[in-house]
Amino acid sequence: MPTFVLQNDGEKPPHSEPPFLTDVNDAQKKAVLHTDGPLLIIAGAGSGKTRVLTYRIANLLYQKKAWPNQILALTFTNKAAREMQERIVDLIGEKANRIWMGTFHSIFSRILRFEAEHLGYTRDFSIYDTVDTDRVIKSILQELGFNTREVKPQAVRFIISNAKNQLISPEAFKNKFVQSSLDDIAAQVYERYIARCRQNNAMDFDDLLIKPIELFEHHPEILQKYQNHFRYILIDEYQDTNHAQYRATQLLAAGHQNICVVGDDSQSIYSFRGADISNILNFKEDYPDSAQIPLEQNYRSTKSILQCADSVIRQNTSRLDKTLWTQNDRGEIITVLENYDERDEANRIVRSIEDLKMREHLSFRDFAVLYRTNYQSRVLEDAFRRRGVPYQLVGGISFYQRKEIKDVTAYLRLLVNPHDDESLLRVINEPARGVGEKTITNLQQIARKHNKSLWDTIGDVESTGIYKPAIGRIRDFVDILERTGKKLTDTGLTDTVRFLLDETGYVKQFVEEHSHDSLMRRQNVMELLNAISYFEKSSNTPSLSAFLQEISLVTDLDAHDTDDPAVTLMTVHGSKGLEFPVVFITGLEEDLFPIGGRSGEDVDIEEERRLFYVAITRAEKRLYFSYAKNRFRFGEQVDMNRSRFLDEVDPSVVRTETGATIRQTGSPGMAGRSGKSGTYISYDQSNYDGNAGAGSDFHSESYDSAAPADDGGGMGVEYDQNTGEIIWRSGMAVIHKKFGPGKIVQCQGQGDDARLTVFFKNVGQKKLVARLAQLKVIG
DNA sequence: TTAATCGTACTTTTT
DNA sequence: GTACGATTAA
Repeated sequence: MPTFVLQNDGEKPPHSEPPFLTDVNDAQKKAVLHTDGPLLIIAGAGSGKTRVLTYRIANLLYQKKAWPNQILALTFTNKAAREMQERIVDLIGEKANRIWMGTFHSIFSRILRFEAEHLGYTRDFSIYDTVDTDRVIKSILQELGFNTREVKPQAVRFIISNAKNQLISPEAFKNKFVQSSLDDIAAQVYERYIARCRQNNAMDFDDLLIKPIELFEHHPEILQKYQNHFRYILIDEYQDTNHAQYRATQLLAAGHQNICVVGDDSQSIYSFRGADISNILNFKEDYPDSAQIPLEQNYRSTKSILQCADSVIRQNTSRLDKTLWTQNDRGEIITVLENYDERDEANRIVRSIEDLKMREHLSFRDFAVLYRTNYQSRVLEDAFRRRGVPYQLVGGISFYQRKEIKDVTAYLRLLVNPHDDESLLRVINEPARGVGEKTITNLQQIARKHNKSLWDTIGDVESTGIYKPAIGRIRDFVDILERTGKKLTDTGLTDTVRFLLDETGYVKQFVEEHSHDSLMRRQNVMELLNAISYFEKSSNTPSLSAFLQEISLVTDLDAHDTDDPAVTLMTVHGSKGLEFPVVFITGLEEDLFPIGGRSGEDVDIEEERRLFYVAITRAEKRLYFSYAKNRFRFGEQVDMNRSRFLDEVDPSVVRTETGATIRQTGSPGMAGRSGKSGTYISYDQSNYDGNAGAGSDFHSESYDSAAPADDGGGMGVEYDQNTGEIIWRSGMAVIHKKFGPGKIVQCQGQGDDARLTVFFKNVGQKKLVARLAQLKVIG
């Protein structure tokens, strides 16, 4: 049970400001010192969000508003949680380790362990990742007689996962949400899938978010316990919360109402996982008494980089109003690298890095190469290896998703949770011991008939009447596990696992086979053994079940080592929250970034644009865009068109390597056609001289004055040469008599007849006809 | 009934 | 490149 400590009501909180509050600006300070009541912090990229969050928690403790373990801080990655925790420890000492700080999944699974019995689970439940889930779904599909080549388990998983995150039950889904034949199939699978998980005493990633809601709604007394306990709740990256996360935290916060959420709608990049932007957009409605503090000063990037980022993101229509600015230098111009193909691209990048490192006395750790899809990493790795430049690949196929690791952990899961049929199926013939497909289906049928788990069924294989030669082999399997289980109670964790590996001959199969592949696999298993050994020594609860829980929720992203003097290679998604002096964004091609929709599915171009925005804003000093004209895809060379995003970028801050500007022929707001036709590179060799406002603080409102066709001096308003009508542009700052200052988000037509969508600081977004609105252009 | 070999379709992002 | 499935040999 968690320790529930009463608040220290008697003690008087200190009235002075905390001593650590020296290096913050006014907005940050306001956010830190705000303690009670709901608070929304809109934190633009690089605006010192983590600092505010850590100071805010430290202040709550300093002001004696709560004990450390009465604070709940939720993040999306373990790494973010760990970093924040470390920083708070630096501020207020070791007691910060008692804060409930972690990812939604890890914190909720912790609560679920405590309360498992209330949900009909035991505290040793297994956690299924997507690989496990796909296997379960596949087997259900096969049972239902579907061809799993035509009906892809992943597609079904996707539909089910969406339904779960929307808190739609199988019954409700069947009645209301079936719109296609695939939906119909998913509806059939959904119910069985839930039943199967329950029988296996297993929860998938979605369950970790949903089950707490079920728990709270069915057991008000338990909800109340947690409501009372968590006096302050903080949520990072609120724009990425899905409906389930929203609902769960809403329930928890309902008591004290001390909920502080931090987010940036411009960085919402997880809608494919059910993230719902409206959670952050509607925070004000959910909590009418909430305060709202925007953090708009950027401390990370140069003016050029920020200008570039803003020129991209303002092409999106739906966003909260905010204006990022910085006092940093204008910095270097952004460089576009055009390449023949992906190998050319990779080599060019590696050479640029070596070059820049020498010239600017940088370390390899100052560089990051970002890409849209994981498979792009392969060519890059090749190039880095060939030139001997150290690199660190982050993400990709997670260590814990590798086949050999999943096999070993399936054995371990089975020890802790014998009713986990999925894990049993995974290893009953691994390594091959003569228990094949036929035997397994027979066993499953028998188990179903007696309504028993597979483990219970094979406990008495002799009486099952299955294929005779298999009986002895299964007996061996059961024996090994039973002896391993005994070993676990007698000796330590590491020894037990070593014993298991010996008995099963799992490692031996790799030793005997002398391929490169098997060597790698063996090394990976040894790596796992190391991890177990380390866990056993360092954890204060060194149980097998604790270890399994921990590894099921870590990702390779968490392994990113910022001290390692190596270039970081990762996806744009993985880079969120990080910063690097030099960033390369690669593969800027149509159908890659922005990604192309697969078979009929349409892509959310605004989300892709936000993704591009996230990538740009990772850069501190220098930024490179690169694309290839040809790329090897699906086993063949394909002609690629450069990304439309390159056409949307403010041309005044970007140059090709030769110093040419990149320009677009269409109007800036009209992106959408594929790249090549609408663009050209003009080879004017004029040096980059910044724009008219260079030297003054950079504001996004001044962007359009830097547009190529402009004189650069005046108000930046353009008029049609024939009619003399004003040409409206998105991004223009205007003033309305009634609504006050605002910014044009979208425009259609010119002159008085134009229809404009304007975002006003005070009243929000409005649609106007120019003639009636009487807008005054201010920049 | 099981194991090994060969051929084929597919690559978005992650807790 | 690779991870499945189908096909074949034992």
